[in-house]
Amino acid sequence: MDKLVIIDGNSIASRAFYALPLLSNSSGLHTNAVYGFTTMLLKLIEEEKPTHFLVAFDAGKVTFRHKEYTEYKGGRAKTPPELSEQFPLIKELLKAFQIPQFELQGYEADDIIGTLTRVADESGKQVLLVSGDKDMLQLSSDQVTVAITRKGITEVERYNPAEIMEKYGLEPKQIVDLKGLMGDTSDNIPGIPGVGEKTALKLLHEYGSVEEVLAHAAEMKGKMKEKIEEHAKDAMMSKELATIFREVPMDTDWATFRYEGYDGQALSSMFRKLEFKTLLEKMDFSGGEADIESAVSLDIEVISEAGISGLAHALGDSTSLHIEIVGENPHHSEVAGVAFYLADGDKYAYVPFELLMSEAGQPIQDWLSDESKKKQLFDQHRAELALAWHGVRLRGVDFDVLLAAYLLDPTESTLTVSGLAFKYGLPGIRPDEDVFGKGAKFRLPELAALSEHLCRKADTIRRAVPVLREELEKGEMHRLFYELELPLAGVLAEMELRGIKVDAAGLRQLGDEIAGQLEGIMARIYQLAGCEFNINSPKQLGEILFEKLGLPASKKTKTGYSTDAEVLERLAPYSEIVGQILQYRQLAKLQSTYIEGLLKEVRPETGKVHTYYRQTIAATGRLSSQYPNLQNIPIRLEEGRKIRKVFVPSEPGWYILAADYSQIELRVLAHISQDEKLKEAFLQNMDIHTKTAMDVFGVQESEVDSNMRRSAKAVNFGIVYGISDYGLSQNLAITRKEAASFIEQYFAVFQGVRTYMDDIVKDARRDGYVTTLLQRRRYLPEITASNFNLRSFAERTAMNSPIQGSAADIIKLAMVQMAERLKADGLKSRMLLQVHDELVFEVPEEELELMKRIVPEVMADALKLDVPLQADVDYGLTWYDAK
DNA sequence: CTACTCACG
DNA sequence: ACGTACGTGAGTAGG
Repeated sequence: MDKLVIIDGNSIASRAFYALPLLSNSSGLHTNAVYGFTTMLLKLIEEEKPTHFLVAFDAGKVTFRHKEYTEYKGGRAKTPPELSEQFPLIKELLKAFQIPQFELQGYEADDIIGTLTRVADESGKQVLLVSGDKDMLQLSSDQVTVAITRKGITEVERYNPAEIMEKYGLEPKQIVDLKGLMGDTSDNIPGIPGVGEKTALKLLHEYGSVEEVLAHAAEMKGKMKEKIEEHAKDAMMSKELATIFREVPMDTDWATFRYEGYDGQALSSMFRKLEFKTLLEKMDFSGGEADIESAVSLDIEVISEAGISGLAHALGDSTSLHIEIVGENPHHSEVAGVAFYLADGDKYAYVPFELLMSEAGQPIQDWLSDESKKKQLFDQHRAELALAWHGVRLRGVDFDVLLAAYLLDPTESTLTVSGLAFKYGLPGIRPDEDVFGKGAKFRLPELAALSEHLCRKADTIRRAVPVLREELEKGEMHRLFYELELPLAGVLAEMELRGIKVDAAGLRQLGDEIAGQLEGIMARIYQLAGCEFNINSPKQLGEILFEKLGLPASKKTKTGYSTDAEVLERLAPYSEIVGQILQYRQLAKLQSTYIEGLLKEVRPETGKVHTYYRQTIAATGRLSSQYPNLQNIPIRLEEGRKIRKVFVPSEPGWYILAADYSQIELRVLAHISQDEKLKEAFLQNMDIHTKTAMDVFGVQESEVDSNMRRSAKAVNFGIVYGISDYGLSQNLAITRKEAASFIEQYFAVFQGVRTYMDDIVKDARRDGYVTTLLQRRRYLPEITASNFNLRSFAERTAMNSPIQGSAADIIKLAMVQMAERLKADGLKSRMLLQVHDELVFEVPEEELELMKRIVPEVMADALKLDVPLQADVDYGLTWYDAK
């Protein structure tokens, strides 16, 4: 059975454009609409398997509709340039897909589509029509299914006449009557003012068409009658404008639209140009792959037991290598093998891991552990952890390609060897997913393929080093790399390998108590609801609360009612069940994430958890923590805070010591902005929120009440986040106007902060990026977007990133310095955790006094600012007590 | 695999 | 007018 898929090209392109963030490739070309279009095409090809295909475009600015109504599509914002520049790309893309495209001067895509669907109706052929425009519903028939995009772009809703009847109670041909009555602001079609969808539907259900509605206007009364009589002509014209013309003089021979599949070669080169990396990695361009590695041929030797003795010598004093770690969590990962570059002979040596670990491999193990043998590799941190668990220490890394690439663009989502090869113009290399498969299908290939792939990675790393080193220099991130991030990788590995002791028995006991409380709460919830249901399911919970119990629904999510804490707190006065659910949520979170989740991560042999700090994830330069995440252990509510009691020292008689920066972000802001008032506040070491309240409200310290301080605190948070009146109003539950006036008062006092905020946004617009105190960079391509939301987001990010990122720079500096200090002074104390503005140590009793002194000192002196940095320290038998 | 919710700074 | 506070990770549901 033939099946023709028709795409309304302009409509889908603009849908994609507005649905996706404004992506751009490295040469500044915007690609989001092309990307959305591509995913739509791929989905349709896979799911619909069309035998025929066509994309129709509008052509020219003036169509016959303008002749009838000059205002047609007037008032519509003109297409933003970021979108128009993508149309040629889409057309090129369609060529690579080998999908026929069609446009005709003086006609819109609608008319072309209308004509083709008429032919389909007449000849009984099946058509799927994809558009973002509901007007298309008028073309629906038994032959023609109309798919309208819903939120996002790849999700569509399909309509045949039956669905239209069900949803609107109308025949497809009545869709034009609907629009005739209600109009369409986006096309500047007037309709009848005051008649919206509801009224229009009511009228049509009664009278059937615009003509009949007008004919019966006399029977109506009041305002409605007046409006209809007054705008009868508009309604008729609107209907006419909405009617799709179905007699375009064009070739309607089905054979013209035959679809035979895409040109893999052309498509993969198109994706390369557009930098659609995930698609490149995901798709099978059968035939397109051959060229990827053929460019470079490598001289590879797979080392055997007999050959390994000479290898250590051949490695020399410095070389590139790749250590392949298999698994997400490097604390329990296998190592597949190691590939080395041998400068002498310009060749590669692959050592299987079993051989490396055997007695014969000892010289190579020693080479890896030799600080004086310099190594360039990809992801020192991960390799160091994985090797350490197998008893091999990795030392002497003097360049890490991953870390360098992260600094060069911390928002880069595909930091992989193949991705870097691509990005930096090095010879192509197959993505890991291609070689290994992914998820459940992950398999190490046989030796020949494995050794080749890993040697190619080593080759890419070798070639990348000078390129990235130069880029770092250009960006003035040399010192940031060599003096901060690279040493930090080693410091982190040390902390993570050490791990932190967890009192598993205490955790279980806490779990039992929570389980008991949960049981009681669940019973009460079921009783109040009058039935049992899954409280964890927002869908079921929404049905119970808003349908069964009839509570007033406020917020909506994409898929239904919102039941988040903010909504529930507003509902609390209406029913006891709401409070019970909030209580349930709190305890269930503790139970699943912090009791059960944490217990799963405790090593039974040692009773410790070993988190993995990710150094190349966060766009601002912060660390993140996984397996388990130890950066979000509860503290705000007492029930959760108790979890901290199970984090204990690993040796008897030791203590947990924690030190945290006081207001580091606002101090950083004071320094960067050089705002006199803000600097003064910190130089006088005042409570910053109280001081802010005094200045903003113009009162004495003694007159600042708790409410004023709370507001001032929220404003300070807002300032750090990149303030907006809306955000502040949400946070303080006040009106936007009030929030705006708060902000205005704040800026009137802290004028230097206002200047900073204005300047940083200008700088970002001029340079395309912002930087931290240590020259860490973040690119903000969307700062010039014409879309208000995208641009505003980029502007707030421009304000926030230098602050959050500089604070991250500072604590990282403190960590490196602290690690050096502990070593230099021969202390037994160990650094265990970092939580953004806090460092946690375990300390033997005899070092307590010393550590209480030096930790805050090192933290405060990590970087000299124009305001003092301050760190507060405390200690106790558990993390809970070190508050 | 995505959406929702919620834990932290 | 537009409608979001900045940065993360994890667990559960449900397609």
